[in-house]
Amino acid sequence: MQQDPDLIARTANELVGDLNPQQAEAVQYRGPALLIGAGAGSGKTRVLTRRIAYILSQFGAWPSQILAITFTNKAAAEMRERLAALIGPVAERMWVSTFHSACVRILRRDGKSIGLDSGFSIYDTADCERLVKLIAADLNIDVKRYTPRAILSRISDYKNNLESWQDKLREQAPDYRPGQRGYQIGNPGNAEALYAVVYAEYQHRLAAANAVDFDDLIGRTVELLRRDPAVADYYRHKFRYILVDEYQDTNHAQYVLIRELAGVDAAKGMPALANMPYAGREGQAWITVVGDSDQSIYAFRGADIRNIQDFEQDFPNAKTIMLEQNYRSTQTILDAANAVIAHNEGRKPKKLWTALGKGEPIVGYAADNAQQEAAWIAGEIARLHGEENIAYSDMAIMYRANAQSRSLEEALINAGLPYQLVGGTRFYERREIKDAIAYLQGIVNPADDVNMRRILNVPKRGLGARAEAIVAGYAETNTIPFYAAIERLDSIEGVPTRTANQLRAFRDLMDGLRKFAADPANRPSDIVAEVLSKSGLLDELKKSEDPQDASRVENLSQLQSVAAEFEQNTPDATLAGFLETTALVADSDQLPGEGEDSGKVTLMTLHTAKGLEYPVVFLTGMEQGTFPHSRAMEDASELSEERRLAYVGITRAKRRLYVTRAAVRAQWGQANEMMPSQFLDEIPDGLIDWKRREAGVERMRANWSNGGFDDDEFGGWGDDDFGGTDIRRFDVRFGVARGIGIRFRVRIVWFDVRRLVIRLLLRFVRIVLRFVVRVGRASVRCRRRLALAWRFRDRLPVRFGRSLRIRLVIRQFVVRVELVVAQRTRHHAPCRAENTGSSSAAGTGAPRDNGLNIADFHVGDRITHDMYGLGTIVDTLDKGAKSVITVDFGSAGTKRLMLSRAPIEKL
DNA sequence: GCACCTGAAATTTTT
DNA sequence: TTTCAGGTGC
Repeated sequence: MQQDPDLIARTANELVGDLNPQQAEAVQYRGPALLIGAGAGSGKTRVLTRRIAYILSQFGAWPSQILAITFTNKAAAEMRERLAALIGPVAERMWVSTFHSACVRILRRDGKSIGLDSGFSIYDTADCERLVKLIAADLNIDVKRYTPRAILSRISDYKNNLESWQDKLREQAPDYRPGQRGYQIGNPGNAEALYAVVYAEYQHRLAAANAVDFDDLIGRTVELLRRDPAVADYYRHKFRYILVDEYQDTNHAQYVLIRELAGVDAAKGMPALANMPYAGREGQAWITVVGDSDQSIYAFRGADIRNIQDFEQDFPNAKTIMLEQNYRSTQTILDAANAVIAHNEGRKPKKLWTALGKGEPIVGYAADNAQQEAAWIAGEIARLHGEENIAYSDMAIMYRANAQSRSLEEALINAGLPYQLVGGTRFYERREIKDAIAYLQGIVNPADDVNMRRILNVPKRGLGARAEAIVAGYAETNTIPFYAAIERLDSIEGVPTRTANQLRAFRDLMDGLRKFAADPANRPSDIVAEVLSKSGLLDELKKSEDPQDASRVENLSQLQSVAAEFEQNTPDATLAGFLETTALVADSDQLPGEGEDSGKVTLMTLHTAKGLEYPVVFLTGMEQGTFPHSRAMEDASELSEERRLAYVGITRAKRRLYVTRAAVRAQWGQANEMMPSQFLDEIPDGLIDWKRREAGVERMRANWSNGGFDDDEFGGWGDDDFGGTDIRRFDVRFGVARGIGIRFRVRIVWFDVRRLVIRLLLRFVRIVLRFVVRVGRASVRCRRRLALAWRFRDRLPVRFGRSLRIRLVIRQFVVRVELVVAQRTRHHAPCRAENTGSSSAAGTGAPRDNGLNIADFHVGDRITHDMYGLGTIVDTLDKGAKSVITVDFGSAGTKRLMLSRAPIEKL
């Protein structure tokens, strides 16, 4: 046994005593290759951590001999945490990480032998797209026909399958030399050749910039292991036990990586390994993979389900253990999941079971539209919280695509429920953050052309496309990096004086920053602060009048906090290390860890939800075209993947599952009728308790059909449709007017009208325009006009969010006016007084308590009032439900308002 | 070089 | 409905 003070040795009984027979067998199994087929909720993380502990304390392995791989940082962190609880602080010294960060670590250490300097940059999707665009421009590629995205996805496919650019070039375009200038693609119709050329050029430029993309992290590590026997030996010697979580989501490159690391093929000639009590120090490392082929939902990203299906053939002497007892959900939920997944063909039959009993039925709800669906869910959440005392953090709302989150968010805000949205636009993808990071990358890696070119004119310093082209041309002629060309500015000919001065200033700026960063006394957060102030990024945003920029400033300061936090958690924090963590974050990493109670309802996509569980789960948007997604409905294999996604979604629920759908869903402004999802039909009818089986529209439709009417006679269901009339479409736009703090952009999007009165309406439009534009200027008189406009809210479909829509109905004509209001920071779910649960009812006329809380209002706050417009609070009076605020509305006078009744909105 | 205007495209899912 | 990229005029 090892004598490691940081390791708590566990007895076999401690590790398997409380497990079921299959779990115990999996933990204790001795052999070179083990596949644990772990159904949803079967305790797989538990088995994995126990097995690691078992390997350490019973096989006598060193912690450093273990490599445990997961897909997300969060999963890795959680495993490390659980391990620490089980075996002590030694867990911190083990390699428990994602594929990507493990590879970064290997490449940083040993990448030199394949030409990667250890300070390499990691390009995210946006960076890669920029690079492809640059290449496309140089090669005269028609980006309408070949979008950078499509090219990138092809390149990604090549990489996931470990097809090298050299091979592709040899096959498709043997006359091309990467880096060659003035090359014209012979036949632009030859897509394969084009992809090959761009792929080669892309890799060439990545190499020149000392950069890699996400796929390269895996692919180049494989390359390293194959090309450098010394390196391969080192890692094969080091890692004697390799464990991989979510194995069904591995792609070919990851599969090969595991094989190479374990030395499976290198060990083939060696003496037989079977019946060894532990992995030993030579030969193939022992591999444990855990996965569930029914939860494979990343095929679109190259994951190859065959990796798990063929495991037994791929690895000699492989053993499979299936875990089918579920500890998470009720039998009803499992029955639904089993029934749905059974519709997939060609899978190994598997039936999850539980000892937890039948539980509550699944609840179904068919809404008229997305807003109503969301409102009903919000009402239900309020009810569950109020009546059944279920914590908000125990409830999650899931959907197929991020775009669906908006209506749900709005409903939760309206109902005053706290929520947290996971995913969507990520922090590190925000423009201002990317700009700041680009500076940091430029400091660490001056050869990084993509990031250098990004910041050349950010913030604006008079270095436009022209200047960039001059520098880029010089760099290309001399085959030096972009920034190196700037450093040699004086030898570039034909640079206008002004441009030269600006370039010099930029060079001095970057040099200064690099010197600052090089000083060991300056920590990453100091460097971030220095970059933000010296570059002018912060100043530009602070000066800006655009209210969105205010939140950008906040984001930048948050970046600094993140850096500071990084320093706290990392012993030798370097700037490069910080950049690495920012490059490899995932959506799910924002989720609170185990045991932390956020106190909020969680909203996320089904993909993000994988691996999580909640007592109450709402599966929303159960419609054909939404889920399964329209792009996946035709192809049988893609439909199977959608079904697996449904399986994942259903099995997230522990106690209660809700399935909801909307009969009409608007996608980019167009309302569409949606059929119920086929997955709903695949759930046995008896399991679902429908609170509302048919949407209102559908019921009406059914009635009319029964009465012998044809649907068409009633025209469409769009609310702006004048069935049968001659409809003309106009698009009148008006420019931007800057108000005080708020920017209005006004445009008449379209209006429908009978041909005869077009001219009349055009005149009307002009009036409307004048009216609204004045509002934009926010002169005193116009505040009242704005107030007038706001009064339409009650009668008309108006929505709050980034934009405010107002529809004016004048006699039988419809004119839609759109006011785009750039808001200040968006407040998520303000804390309001306790919710009665009645807020789900759709707008009924009677005035009722608006749920505003006096605690949220302070003297000096800005509000808007439906009647009086914008105003400033001059006094507040706390009298509980009868609180009164006094507001100065400028020329409209100063008013005292009953808070609970006033039609006001805080800004 | 920049600000503004206009048409067109976008929504699957992500390390 | 929103965002983006390319074109145009100052």
